[in-house]
Parts: sequence; C-alpha cells; structure tokens
Amino acid sequence: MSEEKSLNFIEEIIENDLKSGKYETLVTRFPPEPNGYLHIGHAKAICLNFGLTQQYGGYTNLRFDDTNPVTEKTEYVNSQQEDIQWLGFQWKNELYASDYFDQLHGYAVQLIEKGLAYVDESTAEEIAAQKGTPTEPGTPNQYRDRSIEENLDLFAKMKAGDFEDGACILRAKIDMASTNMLMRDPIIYRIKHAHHHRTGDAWCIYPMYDFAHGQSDSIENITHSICTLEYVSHRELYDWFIAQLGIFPSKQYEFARLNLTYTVMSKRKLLQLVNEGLVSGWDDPRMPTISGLRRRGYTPESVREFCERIGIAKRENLIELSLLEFCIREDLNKKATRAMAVLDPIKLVITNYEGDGEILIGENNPEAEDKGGTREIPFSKELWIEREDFMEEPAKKWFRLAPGAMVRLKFAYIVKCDDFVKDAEGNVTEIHCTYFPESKSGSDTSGLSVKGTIHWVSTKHAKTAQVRLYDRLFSVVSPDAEEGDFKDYLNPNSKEVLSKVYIEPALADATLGTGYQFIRKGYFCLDKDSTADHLVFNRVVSLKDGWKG
RNA sequence: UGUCCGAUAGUAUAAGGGUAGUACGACAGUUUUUGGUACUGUUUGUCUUGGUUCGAAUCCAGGUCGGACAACCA
Repeated sequence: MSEEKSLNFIEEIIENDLKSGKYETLVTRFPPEPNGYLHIGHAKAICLNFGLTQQYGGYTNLRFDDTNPVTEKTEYVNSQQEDIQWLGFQWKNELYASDYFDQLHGYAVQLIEKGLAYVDESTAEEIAAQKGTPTEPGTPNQYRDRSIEENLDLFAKMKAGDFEDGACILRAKIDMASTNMLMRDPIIYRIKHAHHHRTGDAWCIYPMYDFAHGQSDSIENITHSICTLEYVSHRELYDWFIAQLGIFPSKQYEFARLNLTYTVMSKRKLLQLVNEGLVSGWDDPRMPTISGLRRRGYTPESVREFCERIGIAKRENLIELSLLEFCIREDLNKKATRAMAVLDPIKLVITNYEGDGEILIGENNPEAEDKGGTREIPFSKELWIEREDFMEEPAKKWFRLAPGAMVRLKFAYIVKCDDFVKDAEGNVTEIHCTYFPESKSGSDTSGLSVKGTIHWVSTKHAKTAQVRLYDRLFSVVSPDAEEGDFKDYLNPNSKEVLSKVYIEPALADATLGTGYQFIRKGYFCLDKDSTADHLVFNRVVSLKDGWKG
C-alpha cells in the first residue's frame, strides 16, 4: 500500500500484522443475524470487511449469526445475500453459526470439565439481581460450586430436552465481582424448545452470542473480527473463551457504527415501521435499508462511494443525509439518461406555430463520454410546461417565463410570452407565446440570447405516468435522540404521489434498474409497481437547486 | 459513586513531536441550450487546565463533555 494514502486505524493494524508476519492471509467475515433486512449501516460494515480483503488479499466469509431460533428466518437469509451481492461483493464461504452447534456444544462440555462452567437453576430475575450493578459487584449463588460431574449430567439433560425453557441455563464461571458486567458469569447456553430455520428440532439448547461469535471466528480462522463499538466490552469475554479453549486467536476490533440524519437505523425500529404499516415494507423507498435504497434508485456504486467517504473511526458520528445525496447525484449525473417530464403541468400555446409532425433531436446525456446517443422528441403547437416556470409578476433575477419574457424550450425554439389566460378563481390556465423559427436548437441564427431554458412535453404526444416524490422519513435530525416515541417524529410529507405526470414518449420505454434524469427536476427510476400501461417513477433525489428565489 | 471507549470547521475525516489538510455543506463568481454539471474563490476548527519539549492536535496528569455496560437478544 502506498504511504501517501492515509489509512484508517483498522488498515494500520492489518498492515502491521501482515508486515510483521503475524498472519499470512487476511480473513474477515460479515456476520449478520438473519432477523431483518440489511441497512446502510450494514453496508458500511460490508464495504469495510469485503473492501479490506480486496485491498490486502485474503478473503471474506459470510456467516449468519443464527443462534436465536425465535427471531430468525430464511426470508432474511435470502434478502441479506441478495443485498450483499447487489452491493457488488462476493463471499468466499457461506457459513452459519448453526453449522457449529456440535462443536460449540463440545466447547461448553470442555469448559464444564475444566470447572469453568456450571448449570444454574435460578430464575432470570434472580440472576439479574445477583449480577449486581455497574458500580456494585455481583454475588455468587449456591449453584456456582456444583461438582463437575453434576454439571455434566445436568447439561446433558438440558440438551436431551429434560427441562422446560428457562428451567436452567449454563453459565461460564469467571468473576462475579468483575468491573465488566459481562464477565460476571455470563450465560452461555439457554433452553429454547424452538424450531430453528436450519437445524430444525435437532436442538433445544442454543448458545448465546458471546459463546458463539468468537468461537465461530476462531473456527473459520478469522484474523480480524471487525464489529461496532457496542461490542467493546464483549472483547474481554471473547478473548477469555478463546484462551480457555486454546483455539485459534481471532482478534476483535471495533469501529463506530453509522448514524444518518433524519432516519433511524436499528432493526427493531425499522421492523416497527414495517409491522405497523408506517412504510410499505422493508423496501419502501424511504427506508434506509439496502433494499429500500435500491428501490429508491440508488446505485451500488453510489452506496459504496458513500461508505468510502464517511470513513472508519472510533468516535460517534452522525452523517448528514446530504452526503448520501451527493453520492447518488454524482453517480447518476454520469449515467442517467436525460428526458423531459412535466410534473405540475400548465398549457403553453405557441400561437404562431403551424408546423405538424416536427421531430426534434435530443442528446441523451451531455455528461457521458459518448453523450449517451440521441432520441427523437415530437414537438407541436401545444405543450405542457411546468407551472412553476411561469410567474405573472416575475421576481428579481427571474430567468423563466413571465409576460413579455423569453425563454428557450429545451432542444427546440426560443419563445416569447405574449399573454396568459386565467380562470374564475384567478389561476393561470394557459400561456400564449410566439416562437422564433430561426432560433431552432442547433441551428440558431436568430441572434437572440436568453437566460432561461425550460423543459416541456408536447400535449398530443405526451404519455402519462405516476410519480412518487420522497422526502426524509423523519422531520427531526436525530429521531433516536428525541423524547418519547420515535414514531411521533415521522415526516408526514415524506411521500407525495403525483398521479398524472406528462412524460415524453421515449420515457415509455423506461426499464427497471436504470437511472433517468428528468431534466431540471431530478433523478428518477422506474418502480417495480409499474405495469406496461401504468408507469410509476420514484424520484431518487432532486437536482441541486441553485435558484434562491 | 465504578469500568471501558471517545473528543480536530456545520458534518465527517487526515496530520502518529515540526506550516492544521481534504471532502460534503454554506456563500460568491466564471462557463453553460438543465438556476444541473464543470471550474475558481471565500468561510469556519484542535473540549479545558496544567506539565514535558526549542517546538504539542499528537506525549503525560487532572478536569469537562459525549457514548457503552446490569436481555435466558445479537
């Protein structure tokens, strides 16, 4: 690696470990629990783990941390795999913590045999009480000094299904007075007579996270086990199990999780939004889930770029949504096919235009290297234009239409506003213009110059579509930090549906998964709800608006 | 009244004893048949108090502030 590029702290650790010969091959893992859909915070972890092995060689495993049968589903396994691949990464091995249930059980038996684990028949409440508090030590109970034989026997009975859920648990025997609460004889196995999505009914005891994660890392020879800050205090336990078991010493490193403004990131809260119907599903375009971003029209490249830009560090952070928006605009600016669509239409009549069947040529993307080719755009006497592009009494520095003002119609002619029509309520219903035939785009000999260019769609050629405009899901910067229920801070205007938007004919051929720029209006993509005769577009993000009207 | 983690412009992130830099944002301008893009410029920062040192964002000590830790969740 070059010395010029600054490294984050994890890259530094890895470079040192590789240089010193501590490890020959870098092995990382991405270890989601299959209990929900992946979100942009996971994307950060995915890009980190997979990115590291792309950078330094080695490989990354996908391991599902499926030790709690009651929360996990195959549906989630599938969606999580799809999301990782969509982001552009491929794991070396697809693994499951549940693959190691036999081995993990063996480790537990080993611990018992070493006098380092015991079966505790206390209730959950008793155990919590005996645990003490962060400032007061815990107290050992009478089960702590059971004989190895008795523990072995009891644990076998637990495994055999002789006990009801909650009747007893297996605990590691460490230190009830430790300043680290997690070291106060943590529970390592609990009884759950539950059906597991992969092991079915083979087990009725399941290992806890702390007893499964480090050992799973170790079994897979993970060299650098990267997780978020909330696991810092688990590291002592992680190391303790590995040391007592004498197995491959994987090492855990923690970085700060991603927080994004105007949204929530916890699976629990996202699940609530889904379950309570506050969003249309995990892939609602307003959701910070990877599937939501995908449906919204974000590209994998833009999400990866975002993850690259936010950096990796150990301090708490709250990233501005504007950075994510910058990343998708930057990507789509290069890729998106330009087209014209009028979201809030008003009719413009070119009173002196008598042509019929004129076809104009539009460049598809001035920002692409090959300009994206061209397309045909039908023109006619009557057009739809954007209501906001006309002002009866123009503001200062108004470049668009107003009585007496001239603008260019994109790809077409310069027109001058002569008149407008109002209805009984005083709303402008029609704008009358004259055009300058010699000002045709590409062959303008008129000598006229105008400051404004507006988009339009020919009324008789226009197709229609539904357009969904999205805004931030929450109206406060950090819903997590607010008092009370986070759902009280949902933005009531996060979704606006425009049922009849006029689009140029070329847009009728829009395909799923491609980005379009509706000129001057933003980036859009076809939604999966679309059918051949009912097109639905999502607005990915608006264009940056420099107009300070 | 504990232990652990952290603190650099508005937001992130560099600088590992030697000129505090970069990006996003904001603001201003140039270019422009998208008030977009591109380009240029401006703006604002080392939590605090001491110490070590010729020299401290960096090392040390105390303080302050923020976060994590008492699920048979992960």
